[in-house]
Amino acid sequence: MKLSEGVEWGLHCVSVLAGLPSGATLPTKTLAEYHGLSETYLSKHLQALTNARIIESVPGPRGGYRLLRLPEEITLLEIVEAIDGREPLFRCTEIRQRGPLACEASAQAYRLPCGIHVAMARAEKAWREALKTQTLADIVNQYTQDVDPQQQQRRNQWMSERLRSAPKKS
Amino acid sequence: MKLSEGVEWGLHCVSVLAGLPSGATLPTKTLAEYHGLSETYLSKHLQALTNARIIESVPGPRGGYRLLRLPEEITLLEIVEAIDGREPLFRCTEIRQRGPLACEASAQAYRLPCGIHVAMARAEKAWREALKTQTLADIVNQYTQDVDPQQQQRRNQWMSERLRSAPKKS
DNA sequence: GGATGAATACTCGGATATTTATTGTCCGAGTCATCCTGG
DNA sequence: CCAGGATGACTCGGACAATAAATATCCGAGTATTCATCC
Repeated sequence: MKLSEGVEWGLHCVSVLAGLPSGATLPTKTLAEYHGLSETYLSKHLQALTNARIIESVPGPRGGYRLLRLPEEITLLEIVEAIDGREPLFRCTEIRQRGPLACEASAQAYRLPCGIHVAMARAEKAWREALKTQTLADIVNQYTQDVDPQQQQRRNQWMSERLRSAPKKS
Repeated sequence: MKLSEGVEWGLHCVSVLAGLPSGATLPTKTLAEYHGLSETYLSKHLQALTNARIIESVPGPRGGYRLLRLPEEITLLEIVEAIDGREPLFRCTEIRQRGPLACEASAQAYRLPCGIHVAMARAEKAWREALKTQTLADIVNQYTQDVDPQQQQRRNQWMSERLRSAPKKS
């Protein structure tokens, strides 16, 4: 099992968008070029982020994507779920109710949830909580601290040459 | 993304094996029949559990599978990893090093790990830790507490009619 | 010169192929139990 | 009646297809810009 690669793409893209001036947008083409990704496939994931109301799209020439909320208000869990889906990792199919003995069992024998299901859900909750407590702002701050300042400046320069200022708020 | 269904199958099967008398075995056929599963496909997963040294196989007639260790010494993480693989959920492909700016960047610009990779790994560790702190014995105990005693007895009866006593320890 | 209108280029959005991973199946190798034969 | 050996049936083990999901791509809908034309 593995997470979709789109999750990685999405996380990097929203991190870039978080670093832009307020209201500014970047088109798919620029985001794809910067990361060396397929433009058309990245578009699919940016759509998913748009549907999840994490980013918003500005159509037409000079259009693009920008964050819909502040980085502090966007958790990593939201981004992961937007791209990879909201369904649980472990899906209990109730195989305890499928054997030959299950047919004879009283109805109330299965009123309590499956213990295995509970145990797996517990671990999954820990994962989601860990993702929920980390926001996009944390990622950006870490980037600012860790990455070579010269490299940061190069990125800002490159981005500023390609970003589009927003005409107005939606 | 979803975990393999085989994880659910494996968890239920080892739970059943944990309830057997010491040394007794059950063949794939019985385990599959009890849960209403495909015998051949379940066999594949039991193989994986064998390779992970969680259960062991006894070949030949009157053969089958049995736990290789005590339930207290088998964590859920081991079972999950045995079937679903030990690779991480999130795989950082270092796309930060793939853009046009990355080529010009100094080598030491990427000495520190990718912040997104770190954040995702943190969540994943929480998931693994939660699985690691729960053992097979916990599952069995919960089952003993929750499930209708009459149903438990029916299961024990059904199993005792099909289990094979172990000739000797390996 | 300014305003209006149509044409245009660029953007996102969803529907459509291709590749990979998961799911499911089959047949062969090995082993213990059973049965038959001989002492 | 007991021991030995060959036979046979049952088990696991890994190699081989079918299905589902993820990956990658293409073309159409919509919009702000731009340019030409008219007033």
